[in-house]
Amino acid sequence: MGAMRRPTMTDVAREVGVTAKTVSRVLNDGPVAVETRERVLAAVRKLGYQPNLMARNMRVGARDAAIGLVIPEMGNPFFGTVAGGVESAVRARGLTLIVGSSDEAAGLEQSLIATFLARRVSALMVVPAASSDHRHLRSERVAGLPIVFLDRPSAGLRADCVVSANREGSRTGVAHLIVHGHRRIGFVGDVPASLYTRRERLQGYRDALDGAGLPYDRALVETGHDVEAAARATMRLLSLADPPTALFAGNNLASMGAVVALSRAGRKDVAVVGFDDLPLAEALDPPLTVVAQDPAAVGAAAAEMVLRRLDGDRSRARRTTVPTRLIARGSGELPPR
Amino acid sequence: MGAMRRPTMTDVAREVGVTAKTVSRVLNDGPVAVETRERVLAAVRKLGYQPNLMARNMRVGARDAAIGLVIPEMGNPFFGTVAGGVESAVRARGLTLIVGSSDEAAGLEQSLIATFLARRVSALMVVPAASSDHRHLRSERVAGLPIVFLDRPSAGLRADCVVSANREGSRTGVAHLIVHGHRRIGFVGDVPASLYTRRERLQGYRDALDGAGLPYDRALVETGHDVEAAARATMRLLSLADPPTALFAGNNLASMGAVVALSRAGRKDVAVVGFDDLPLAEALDPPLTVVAQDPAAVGAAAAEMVLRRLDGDRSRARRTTVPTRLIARGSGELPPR
DNA sequence: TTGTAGGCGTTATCAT
DNA sequence: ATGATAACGCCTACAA
Repeated sequence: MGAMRRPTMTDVAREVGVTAKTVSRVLNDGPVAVETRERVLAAVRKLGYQPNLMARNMRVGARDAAIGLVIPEMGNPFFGTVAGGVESAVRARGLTLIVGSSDEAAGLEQSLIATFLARRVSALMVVPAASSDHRHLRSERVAGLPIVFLDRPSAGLRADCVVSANREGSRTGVAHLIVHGHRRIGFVGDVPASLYTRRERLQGYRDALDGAGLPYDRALVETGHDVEAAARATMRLLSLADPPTALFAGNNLASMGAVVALSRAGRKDVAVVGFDDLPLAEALDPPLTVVAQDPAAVGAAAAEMVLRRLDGDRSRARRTTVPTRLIARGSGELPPR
Repeated sequence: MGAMRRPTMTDVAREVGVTAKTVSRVLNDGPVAVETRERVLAAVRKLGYQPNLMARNMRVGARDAAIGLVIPEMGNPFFGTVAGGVESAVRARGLTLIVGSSDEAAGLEQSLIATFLARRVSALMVVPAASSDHRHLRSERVAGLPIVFLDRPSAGLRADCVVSANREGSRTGVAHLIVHGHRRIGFVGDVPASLYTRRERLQGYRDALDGAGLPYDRALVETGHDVEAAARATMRLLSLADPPTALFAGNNLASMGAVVALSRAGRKDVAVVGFDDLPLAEALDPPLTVVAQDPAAVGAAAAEMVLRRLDGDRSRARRTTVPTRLIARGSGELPPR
């Protein structure tokens, strides 16, 4: 008898002596006689019938009851938390989440998007890779597919997006250092320099300097794409002839790099403010002052935007900014040496 | 003119003057005349045709070219990295990844699994929630659906699983503390106590004590389900009449809790070894000694197991153990006070 | 090399 | 309240 076929709606119908459509009606709360409904449900249980969502989604012109999400990296808790925020919001609507990670590579991102489109997902959510371009999505937008960008805006496409208050948050964090007396403040930022979040946060850094009448010194701006690189960048800053007395780290990896470098160098006299909170921030010595983002809120806001679009909201593309919050813990309040 | 319909294979065929089947052959590298192929491809480009994967997956008896993955929490970098390991391995085979998070709740896990089954995923990968039961998956296993459990084994179902060397790793970490002179070692573990990883790691702790002829003192075993709870658990241990001189933390959250508590209490004289590495471990004071897991390897190994099963491997269920590695950084080498 | 017929499992439409 | 028929977009099997 071999592997037996999984029961279909027709099998259930035959068991009861009705038509597939009647079974369908039972399962979709259509108009069915009470007695018929019960017999159908009994047969469903007896046969262990499970509706086939693939087939259901195949109905005339219908889309897959799934949302495609592209993030740069799943292991990064920032993006993981964003994805978690998306998933719970989306599941509440009976949609499932399909994810892929682009590894920050535009080509991979595009092929993931192509796969999702081929699956006819109901909506697309993308954290764009650094150098990606989204003009190829124009026809999809025109056709009405909801597309929302997270954390970073799209390139070459007018579409909804949800971002953190990068520039404002960064300005606040640097101003905090200035208030505590610092006049030479190093910036350890993302790579590449063209990355949206890096540009915005650097701009916030400059805003703060401008606001205090301090000069912008290019020598104080360094770059590192991972923890080790950020640590090296930090060491370069500290070994300048006229070194900074404080550091502003432009993301979570840069913060870790700065903290690691200072720890290795045994320096506890350099003030630090990091962009994005870290789980162990409080346990550091001194505890790390940060400009905290709210990744779950970014994910949730983006998901809500998608759901509104799915509900028919055709208003023009909107940018949502999720506020940041300065959390003073000690490292940002150190006075200049 | 309204939203125009997306072009189908038939539209392309009509454009060229052939049959849909011929277009299908072109797209699947079937036998087609060179000249016909070129005309078809031209029409594909012209119309912007994209194959419909939903329909393709609907073929007789076919399954969705997707893998369903259930993890307890997306924001936890451990599980995020596991998922990343799965995703890259799986994508290399043209499969996409569908994820859901169970929030460590058996009910939610089961409903996610039901959704994935309804979608007819090609395989199921599950990090089981603490109190879940998988007997309901027996029929799927019998029917040949590849099912692999990660990080924790299944309950009530004989199936493949990939776990870390919890007991052995834990034994090694505690033995390390003993070698450095400690005789009273506290254990800060997961909750609930029935959780597989917690049980295994506690057993490793006891193995190490036994191996050194040290007594097992229940008063030294505490529990915390998140960072704050673990911090409180740590404080309880430190305020015992005969307090431990060293702590073994049973997971990453417990490690953070222990570190946070010691930092708040200003205690730098308590030795600590944590299970699972932390990004900032090196920047702590003292730097944190850990038993590192390899979450990406866990994910990759599980994915490879799934792929073998998809390739027809029908051998009996196998358990794969991914080794851990002790990384001595300082906190685990402190002598007893 | 290319075409025809049929079906996957479901739901919409129109009858009865 | 229920049934018959067709259709969604693709692929397999067989035929020409």
